[in-house]
Amino acid sequence: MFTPIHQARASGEIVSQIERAIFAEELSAGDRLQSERELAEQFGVSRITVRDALRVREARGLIRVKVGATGGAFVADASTDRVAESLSTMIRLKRMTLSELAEARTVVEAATAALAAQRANAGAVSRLAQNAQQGRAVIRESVTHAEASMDFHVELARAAGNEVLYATVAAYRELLVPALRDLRNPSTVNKTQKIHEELVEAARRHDAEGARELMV
Amino acid sequence: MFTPIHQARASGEIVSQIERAIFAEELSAGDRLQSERELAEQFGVSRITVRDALRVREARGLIRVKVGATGGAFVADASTDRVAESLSTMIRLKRMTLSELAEARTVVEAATAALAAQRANAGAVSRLAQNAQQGRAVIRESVTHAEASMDFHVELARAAGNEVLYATVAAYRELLVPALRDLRNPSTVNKTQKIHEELVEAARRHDAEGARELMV
DNA sequence: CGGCCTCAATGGTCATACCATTCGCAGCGC
DNA sequence: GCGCTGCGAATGGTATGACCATTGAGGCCG
Repeated sequence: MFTPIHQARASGEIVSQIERAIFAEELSAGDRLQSERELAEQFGVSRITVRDALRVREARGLIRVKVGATGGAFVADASTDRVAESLSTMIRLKRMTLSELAEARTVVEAATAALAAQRANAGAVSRLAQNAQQGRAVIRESVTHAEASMDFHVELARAAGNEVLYATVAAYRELLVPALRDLRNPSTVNKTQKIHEELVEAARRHDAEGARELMV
Repeated sequence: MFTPIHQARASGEIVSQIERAIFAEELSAGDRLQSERELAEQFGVSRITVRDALRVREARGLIRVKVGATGGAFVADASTDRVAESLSTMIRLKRMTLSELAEARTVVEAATAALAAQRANAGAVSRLAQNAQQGRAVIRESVTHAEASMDFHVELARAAGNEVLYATVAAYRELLVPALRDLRNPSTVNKTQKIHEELVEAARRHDAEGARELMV
């Protein structure tokens, strides 16, 4: 009839409390939590229980743990890595195909490119141009060029000025990088490079529709 | 010069081995791993170490743990929940705004709707229609309707036949649900409902462009 | 002044024990 | 025969205490 009062696991309660503290900005990136032994005393539980909770947070990417005299649990800065890992795990479990991933990338990035073209300011355009330039420099090494190409796309997402889209594109990028080795196709490198340079031009002109079509 | 032979943590090695077994399909969803005590003996480590590894896998959503006589660690079926949690954590840490999230949703779902319209078969269309019907039933309760609306969009992503896009939309959905309470605006409910019903029609006609424009 | 060394703090692991939960199964009562 | 009850075993959750490996700070010595 009523909800049970106690958590099934004491460690779960600790997980919640730590999360709350981090999100409530009582703790910010880089801060160090107390040592495991101190936390155990504060919560009135054993070190094992505290360690369980810290492990969960660590797996989520909220904290990172360092050993040694000045070690301990530190609040991590936000990173897309863990999101990409989670997405990656799910995609592998669900046997999603690379073609699906590529398709998703296309639709998301087409829209992102259009936004970027609308909003890119001078600084963003110059960063994009510089990135495209780097791509031209390594155009002979297909694998390296493919990675530079990915960086270009992530930069494009940044130029769109939307963190959510940026994170999504970055997560897709993480998933595609391991597959790059199977996709080295020198004949397309030049075309890709050309499109990148045209995208820079579209951003300079704020040509949203042109950018979208270039991405597809 | 060479990579170190031993993992920093023994539990990390265990994590890798379990992950490999799952991805190699030696273990599939629903299978039960050995008990912690048996695993500890097999790996030649203590139960603590095994538990550390299991906690990490659990946090990643790869397994779920049940207590009791027939309990243990079971391989979980793939779920988008963990991905959504990861994305949610990152977005909160990075202080992304709701408007950014809404914008990202718009661009991704516009593309998704277009795909869905191209590919929806009879079954998908009927599921969509049923979903829209449910929305109509609860049209007076704005909060409930908003949630039903979200379900409609997730279903639309399923109809697009792309698991990656589906996961992305589901992740966005998880993030928006908590904010729904602040967005109850009865005047838009009717409009939303109408659009949903038109989207069903667009899917039936395989009208990709129409679906895209409806979403924006 | 600079390099080396000791040492204390901290996380990582281990062994053992006990508790709470859960399910199977035998025994009992109807 | 049927079903309920209660006991017991298996399992994860937690506690305690200990020891090891790592690491950085601070002091010592050349």
